[in-house]
Amino acid sequence: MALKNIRENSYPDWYQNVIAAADMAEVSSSPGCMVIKPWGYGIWERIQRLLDEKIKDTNHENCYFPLFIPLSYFQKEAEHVEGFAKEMAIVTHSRLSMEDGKLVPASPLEEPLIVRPTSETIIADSFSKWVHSYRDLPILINQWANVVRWEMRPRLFLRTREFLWQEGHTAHSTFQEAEQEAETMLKVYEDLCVNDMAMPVIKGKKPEYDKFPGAVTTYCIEAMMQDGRSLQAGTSHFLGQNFAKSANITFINSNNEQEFAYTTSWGVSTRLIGGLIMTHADDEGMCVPPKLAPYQVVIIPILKDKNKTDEINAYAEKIKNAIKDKFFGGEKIRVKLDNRPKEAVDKMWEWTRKGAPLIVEVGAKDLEKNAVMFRNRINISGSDWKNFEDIDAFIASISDKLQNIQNTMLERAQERLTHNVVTDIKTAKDFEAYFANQNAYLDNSGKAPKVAFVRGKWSGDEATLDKLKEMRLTIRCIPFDQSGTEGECLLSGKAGATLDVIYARSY
RNA sequence: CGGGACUUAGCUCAGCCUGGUAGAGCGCUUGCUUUGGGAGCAAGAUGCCGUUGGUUCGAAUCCAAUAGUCCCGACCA
Repeated sequence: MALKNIRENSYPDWYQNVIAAADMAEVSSSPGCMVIKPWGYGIWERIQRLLDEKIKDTNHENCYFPLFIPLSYFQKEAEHVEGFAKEMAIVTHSRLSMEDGKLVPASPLEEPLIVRPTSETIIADSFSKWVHSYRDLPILINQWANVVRWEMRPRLFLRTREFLWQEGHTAHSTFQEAEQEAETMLKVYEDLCVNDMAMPVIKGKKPEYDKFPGAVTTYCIEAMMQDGRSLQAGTSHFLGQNFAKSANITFINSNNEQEFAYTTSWGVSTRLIGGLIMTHADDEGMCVPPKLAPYQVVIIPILKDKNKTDEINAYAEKIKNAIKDKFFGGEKIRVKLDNRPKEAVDKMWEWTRKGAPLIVEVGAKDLEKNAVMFRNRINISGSDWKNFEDIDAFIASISDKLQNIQNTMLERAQERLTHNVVTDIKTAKDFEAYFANQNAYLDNSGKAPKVAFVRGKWSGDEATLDKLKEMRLTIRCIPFDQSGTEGECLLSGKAGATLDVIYARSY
């Protein structure tokens, strides 16, 4: 039996259903915010750990800056103010007082404080104090934090008023080095998405009109969701000297000249979990790639025969301990023995909905034969859901099994991406006809009716943006691998367009 | 922030039109029978009917305001 809401009926309902069924998060009573529950937060902790390692491997260090940013800091960078002005939470008072039995804000602040929507301005302020000489550069830092953007249409994980993320901020002595940094971090994100999340992405840069407010170049990775829409999974900005100028980050270069530093910033957020769901989940619930699963193996004792309860529990415990000392991806395998006093079959489906990669059932029969029965989450809908194996062989191969699941999940997602990037649309007319269809969920073969990505020509003329809006489309990115050919602009129909871009509906 | 739908038990919802103090299924608890693909029977517990204010002898029901959720837009690293 599948979830109540399946993909082909209503993709948005299915998405919410997966989150509830997997017990990952829920809408909070605090408007627009979410409560991230243990299974969802566990996945975030895995993302944090794996990404943190990569961030440190590329010589960055973690630190922490204040949640509150003085209003005036935002005013320093004109584009930045404009970009964020409409979605700020502002602290204006410092206490409450009781008036007529009601609590009301009292003691207005001299200067309002912004709850950070992003920290460029306050970090730039610190950088200006830290940097004096070219010998102080580069500064390579990162922080794991929460940020607030006053979103009007929240969706769990994809867009909430408060979300968790990491934001890297760096300052460099040269244009080239900073630009290189922004590109390097985009590759780090790609590595995380592809190798850990099993979520392939398209790398590119945002068109001018869609850059981060205050950036010179915004790089991004875009992932294809199962309904053919695109999700921006991460961004990396080359900020040039814009923030350095507004915050006065200057240094004396090796020629004894004063110069503004070049800065970057880059981030990924809990939105990645939304991407993970829409990449891997199916009509039975969530599927978590082994690298990210809080528990990679869940053992469920089948206590059918009351006389053998102790024996079976001991056997399950033994298996757990044997697995616990095995390694996958350079880490100890995370195994959970689920001995809650519940029906085994209920536990089995609960872990199926949560998407634990391997579910192992051990009962009297297994005890007798010194074997296990295990299920592979991603093959649940097939006929071969039930696998028996000798216990020693199972334990010996468990790391390979997890690796196979990880690989298969990536292959499936990669296949979907490959099948659904349309590259043969050459005219504005065909383009319009293609997107006249509604979005539907894409089955893995790419055979279901769908509207996904079109990779085609764009003139770069911003006059075409009205057309884009009218078609409810977005230009996701200008991919790095440009063909260099010339063709008809798919929006304006005019010849001579040279840019290859990804057109898609987006989240 | 605009348009629409919705808000009643832990969950999904009925009841509202036509006002008379609360219902179902699932879940939960207990017992028995079951148990390796979402169990069966029996008994039981669970409600300020989103909030506030009207109308009324009486409001889940009618009216108004307000808040929240979801969808579609606008906006959105």
